[in-house]
Amino acid sequence: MVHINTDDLNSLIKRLPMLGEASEKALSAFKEYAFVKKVTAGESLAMEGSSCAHFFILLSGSVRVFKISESGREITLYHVNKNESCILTAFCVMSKIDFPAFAVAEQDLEMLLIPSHIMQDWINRHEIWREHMFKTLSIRLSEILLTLDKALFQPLDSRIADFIFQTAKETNSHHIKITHEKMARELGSSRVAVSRMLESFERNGILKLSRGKITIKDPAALKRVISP
Amino acid sequence: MVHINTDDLNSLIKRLPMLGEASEKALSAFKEYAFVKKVTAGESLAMEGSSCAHFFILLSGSVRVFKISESGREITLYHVNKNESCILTAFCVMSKIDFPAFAVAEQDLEMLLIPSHIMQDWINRHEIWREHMFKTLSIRLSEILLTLDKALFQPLDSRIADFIFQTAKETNSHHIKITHEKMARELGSSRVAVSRMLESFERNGILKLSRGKITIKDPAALKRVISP
DNA sequence: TTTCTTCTGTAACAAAGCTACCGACAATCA
DNA sequence: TGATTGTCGGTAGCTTTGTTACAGAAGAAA
Repeated sequence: MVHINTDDLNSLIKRLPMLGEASEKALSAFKEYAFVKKVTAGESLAMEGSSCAHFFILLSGSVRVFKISESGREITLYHVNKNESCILTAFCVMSKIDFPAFAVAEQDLEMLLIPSHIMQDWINRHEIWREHMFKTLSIRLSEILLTLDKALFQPLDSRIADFIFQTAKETNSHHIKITHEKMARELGSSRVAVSRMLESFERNGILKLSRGKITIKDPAALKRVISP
Repeated sequence: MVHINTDDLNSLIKRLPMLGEASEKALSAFKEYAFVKKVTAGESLAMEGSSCAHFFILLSGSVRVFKISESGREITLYHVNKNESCILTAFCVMSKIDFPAFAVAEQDLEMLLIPSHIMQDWINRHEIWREHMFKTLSIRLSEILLTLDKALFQPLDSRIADFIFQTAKETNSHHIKITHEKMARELGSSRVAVSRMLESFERNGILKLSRGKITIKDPAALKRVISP
C-alpha cells in the first residue's frame, strides 16, 4: 500500500481522463486518499468485506469477472482492463447489495484504491466522478446484457467462431494461444462441448488445432459461421 | 399528456419516497416539468427515440422488460412495478448507448414522465435523484445477474418450481393463473419444455393442471424440487 | 351447434451439457 | 536419458432441453 507522490500523480493524471478535468481541490483530495496496491496473477479479489471498502481503478493488468455454477461451469461477464474501474466496487460503494460474482486477477495487477466513503463523498461533490460512475455502470450493464444474449440465444458454433475471430483481431495474428478449457470459461460452455465443436471446425478445414493453440486456416468460412 | 396540479402533486409526494425529502426548489421544478402519460396494455414502449427522451416513474400498472432471440424465444429480465422507475430510461438519460432490450406494458399504465435533460440537471443538483438513479441501476443490475445465473446454471425443473412457488406466494393462493407459454417467456425456456416438465410434476402428484391454471397439490415436494 | 382461436399433449429429432476414461504432450527431476 | 507427473485434448454414452410439427381439447364467438 503506497501513497502517491507528486510525480506519480502527474503521470496518473495524464493517463486517467476523468482526472484531467478535475478541480484543484479534487486533485489534492485524490492525492491524499488514493493509494496503490499490487496483486499477483491468479489471486482472487474478494467480493465481500475488505475489497468492497474501496473503489478501484486498474493501473496495469486485467481482471476477469465471472459467474460460476454449482457444477463448476463458468461464464465471463466482462474483463476490467488498464485504466478501467470495476463495476463491482462501484456497486459496493453505492449500495449495500452483495455483488453476486467472482473476480480474479488474470495478470499481475497494480490497482489504485480509494476508500469507499471518500469515493461516495467525491461522487456527491464532483460531477466528474458522477459521470465516471454512471458511465462505468452503464457500459458494464450493456456488456452483461450482451453476454446474456449470446449465452442464451446464440448457437455454440457461432459463439466460438466469434470468440476466435475477435481474439485473432485483437492480437492481429492468425494464431491464438488458448486452451479449450479457457475458451469454455469465457463462453459459459463446457470443455467437452468446445473441443467437439473445434474438432468439427478442423474437419471442415476452417481451423488447425494443436495443444494450447489454434490457427485460422479459412477466415472467410469462420466469418460465415458467425453470421450464416 | 397532463401536467400535474397541486392536489395530484401532494398525493404523489406521499407515494414516492424520493419526493418526500425533496427541497422546495426541487418540488417546484418537479411540478413544472413532470407530466403524466397513459399507455394501454400490450403496447410496447419504444426503446429508442421518443421514449428515451424521458425518464419515467410508473404510477400504476407494470412493465415487462425482456430479451428476445431470433427464433422468438424470450426471457424476462425484470418487471417494473408501481412507484418504480425503469433502468432503461435511466440508462438513456445518462448515456447515449442504445438499450438492447424490449419493454411492453403488461397492464394499462399511468406513467410519470420527466424530460431527460431536466432529469440530467436534477441528478447533478440533487442528491436525492442521484441516489434514486444509483439505487435503480444497482437493483436492476443484480436482478439481471440473478436472471442470467438462473437461466444458465439452474436446471429447468427447479426454475419452474421456483417460479410457481414465488407466484403462489405473491397471490397468496394455491391456484396460479398462467399459460405454459407465458411461463416459458418468463423463464427463457420454450413452451414445449415447460409443458413437458409440468406434466411430469403432475404425474408425481405435485401439481394439478388445467387450461390456463395450475394448482399446487404438494407444496413440500415442490420446495424439494427447488433445492434438492 | 358450428366455427375459430387458444392452449395443451405428444413425438421425433437436434444441440449441447455431464461423466468418464484414455492417450498425447510437455515439463521436471532423478 | 528415461521415468514421473500434470495438463490438455479426443471420444463415447447418456441426459437435458430446445425445435419442429401435428393433433386434440377447452373456451369463446357467431
